[in-house]
Amino acid sequence: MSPTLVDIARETKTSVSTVSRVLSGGAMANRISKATRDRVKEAATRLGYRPNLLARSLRTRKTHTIGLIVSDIANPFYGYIGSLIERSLSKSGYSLMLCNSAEDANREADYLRLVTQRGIDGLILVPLLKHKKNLQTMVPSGLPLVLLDRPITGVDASVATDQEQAATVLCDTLAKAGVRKVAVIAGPEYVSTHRRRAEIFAQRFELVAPVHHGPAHKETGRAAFREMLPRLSEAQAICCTNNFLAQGVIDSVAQIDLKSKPPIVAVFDEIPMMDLLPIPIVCSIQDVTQLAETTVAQLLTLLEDPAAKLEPVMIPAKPLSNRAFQVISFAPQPVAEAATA
Amino acid sequence: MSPTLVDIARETKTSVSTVSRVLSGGAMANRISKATRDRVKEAATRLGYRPNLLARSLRTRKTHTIGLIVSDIANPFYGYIGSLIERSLSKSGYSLMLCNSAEDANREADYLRLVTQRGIDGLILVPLLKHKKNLQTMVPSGLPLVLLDRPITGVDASVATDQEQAATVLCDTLAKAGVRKVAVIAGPEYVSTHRRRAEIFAQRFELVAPVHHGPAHKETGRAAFREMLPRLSEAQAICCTNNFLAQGVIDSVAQIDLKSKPPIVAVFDEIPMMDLLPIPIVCSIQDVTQLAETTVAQLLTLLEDPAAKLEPVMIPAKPLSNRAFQVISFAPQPVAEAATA
DNA sequence: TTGTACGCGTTATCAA
DNA sequence: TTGATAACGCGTACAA
Repeated sequence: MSPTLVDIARETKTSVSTVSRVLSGGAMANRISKATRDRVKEAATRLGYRPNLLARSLRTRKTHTIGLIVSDIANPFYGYIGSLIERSLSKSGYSLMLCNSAEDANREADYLRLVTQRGIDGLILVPLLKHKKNLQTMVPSGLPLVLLDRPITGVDASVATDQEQAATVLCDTLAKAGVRKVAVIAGPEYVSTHRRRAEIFAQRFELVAPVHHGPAHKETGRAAFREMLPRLSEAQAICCTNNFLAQGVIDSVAQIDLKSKPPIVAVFDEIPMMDLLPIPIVCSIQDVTQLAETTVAQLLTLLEDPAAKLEPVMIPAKPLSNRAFQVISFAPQPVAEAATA
Repeated sequence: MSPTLVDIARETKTSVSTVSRVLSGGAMANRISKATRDRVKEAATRLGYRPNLLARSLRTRKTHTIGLIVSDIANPFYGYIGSLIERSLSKSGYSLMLCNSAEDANREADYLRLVTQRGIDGLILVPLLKHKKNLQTMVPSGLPLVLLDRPITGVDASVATDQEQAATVLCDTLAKAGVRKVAVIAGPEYVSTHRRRAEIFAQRFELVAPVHHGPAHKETGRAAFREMLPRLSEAQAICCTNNFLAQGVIDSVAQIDLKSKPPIVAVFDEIPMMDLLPIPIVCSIQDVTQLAETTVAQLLTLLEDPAAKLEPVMIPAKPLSNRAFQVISFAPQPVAEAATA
C-alpha cells in the first residue's frame, strides 16, 4: 500500500500533524523548523508519499474538481467545447472530470448522482432532462451549477447559443437564395434544441414532407434521405438540425446523380471541408470559444459566491456558406429581409 | 448540508450501523427486521439522503470508477472511442471519468496524479510519456492499467492499431497507383504513432521536402501546405499522419487551382464525406469498435485478477479510398506488392 | 435483530 | 515549534 502520514511520522520520529503541516505546504509549513521540515520532506519523497485525495476531500470538503456531463462526447462539437472548458478551468486551478450521458436519461441520472456524491466543487451540465424540478432532485442545492447549450426555464446560470437567432439567420440566408420549399431532418423531439430548430424551419418554409425525427446520428440522416427521396425533387433545401444528420444526408447525396442540381443543405454547426463539396451548404456557426469561456466565467463567479445572481446568456451564431452555395445564391425570388451578415 | 447516516439514525431511533446495513442494500439488509427496514428507508427518502461516496470509498477502497486519460478530446477519434468505452464499461457496472491531457506533458502528469490519488479502480491511458519508468513513478503499482493507442515497450496491457501494418497497406495502395514521390506532414515527433508513421512514409517513398512536424491540428496542415507549395508539384501524394492535418491540407487545396490535377492525400483515420471531395484520398481506417472492446476486455480481466499476465494487442487497419482516388488508380508504374485488401 | 466501537487518511483545534 | 486528539461519513467485526 501507499505510505500515509503515519508512516512518515513514524519514520521521521515526529507526529502526523507535523507531517501534514509540512506536506500541505501552505502558510503552516513555515511555522515548522527548517530542520524537521527537511527531514519530513526527504522521508516523503524517499517513501514515495502520495496524499490520499479522498481523505483530504472528506475533511476539507473541497476537491478542486469540476464535473462536466455532456450529451454526446462522440460529437466533435462537445469534444471541442470540452477541451476548451478544460483548458480554461485549468488556468484557475481546477481539474475537469468529463462524463458522457450518451443522450440517455438513465445514464444522465447515474452520472449526476455519481459526480455529485463523489464530491465536486461545481458542475457544468448539458441537460437531457427538461424541468427544473427534476434537476433539483438530482443535484444538491448549493452546488454551483451552470447549464450549457440547453437552457431550462427557471435556471439562471446557463449559457447557450441563441437558438431563435441562429435559426433565423439560417432561414434568412435560404430565403435570400429563393428557397420556399424544404425537407426537414431533425434530432430527437424531446431535445429542446432539435425541436426548436425544426419548428422554426417549419414555420418559415413549406414542407414537402413531415419532419423526420430520429437519433442525431449520420445513419438517421441517411435513412431520412432514402425515405424522403420521392418528395425531395420538390424541395430546394434539406434542413438538418445538427451536423451529424447533415453528414448522413451529404453522404447519401454522393450516391445519387449529381448532374441534376443538388438541393441546398442547411445545417447547424460546422461541416468540415465544405468548400470542396459540390453541394451548396449553409451553416449556422456557433461561437464555441465564446460558449466555453462564458460558461467557465459563470461557474467561477458561482464558485466564489454560490449565492450570486446570474442571468442566462445567449450567444449569437453566424451564417457561413460554402462556394457551391455562393454560386447559386443569385437564384430567383429574392426576399427582402435583414440579414445579420 | 446533506443528511448523513447519523441524522437518519437519530430520526429513526436506531443506530448508524442499522441504517448503513439497510441502505447499503446487500445481504446485510435482510438481516434487519422489515419494520425497522421500512422505517429507515422512509426516513432516508424523506430527508433526501445521499451517501457520501468519498467516505464510502475511503472505507471500502473501491470506487467502481475507471479513469480514461486521452491525449486530445477535441479529436473525434478519441471522442468516439471514449463513448464506446463508456458504454462498454457501464454494462459491467463501472462509470467512466474522462480527462484530457491535451497533448501536454504537465497536464498528463496532473491528471495522472489526480485520478490515481482520487481513487479509481482502473485506468486507461493514451500516454504522452514514452518510458515505462516514468509511467511507474506516476501510477501506483497494483492499479489495473491498460495503454490505448500508444504502446510502451515493457508494458503488457496495451491495445493499439498495428502501426506497421496500417502504414504498409496505405503505402501499398499508393504504390499500386504509381506514386513514387511524396510530401509528408506529421504530428509531433515525440509522439510515437506520428513519428513511426512518418518514418514508414519516408522509407517507402522519395520525399520532395523534409518531413514537416507540428501540432496535430488543421492549422499545421495548412501551414505545411503553404510552406511546401513550391515543391508540391513534384509530389504525387501528400501523406498526413492524422486526420486533422489532412483536413488542413484539403482545406488549402480548395484555395488553389483545382483544374491541374490535385495530389493524392494519404491519411490515417477517417475523412468525413470523402466520396464527394474532388481530391483523391486514401485512408488507413482503424477499427475503433475493436479497439474499444479489446481495451475494456483487458481492463476487466485485470480488474478481476490484477496479477493476470496480458500481452499487447495489435489490431489491423483497413485501407479505404474515395471515388476520386479510384478513378486515377490505373496510373503508370504499377508496383508488384501484396496488398492486404 | 441491533448497537458499540474502531479505522480508512486527512486536516483542524487546542494545548503544551 | 510541536503533539495529542477530534472530527469528516462510512462500513464492519464484535458484542449483546
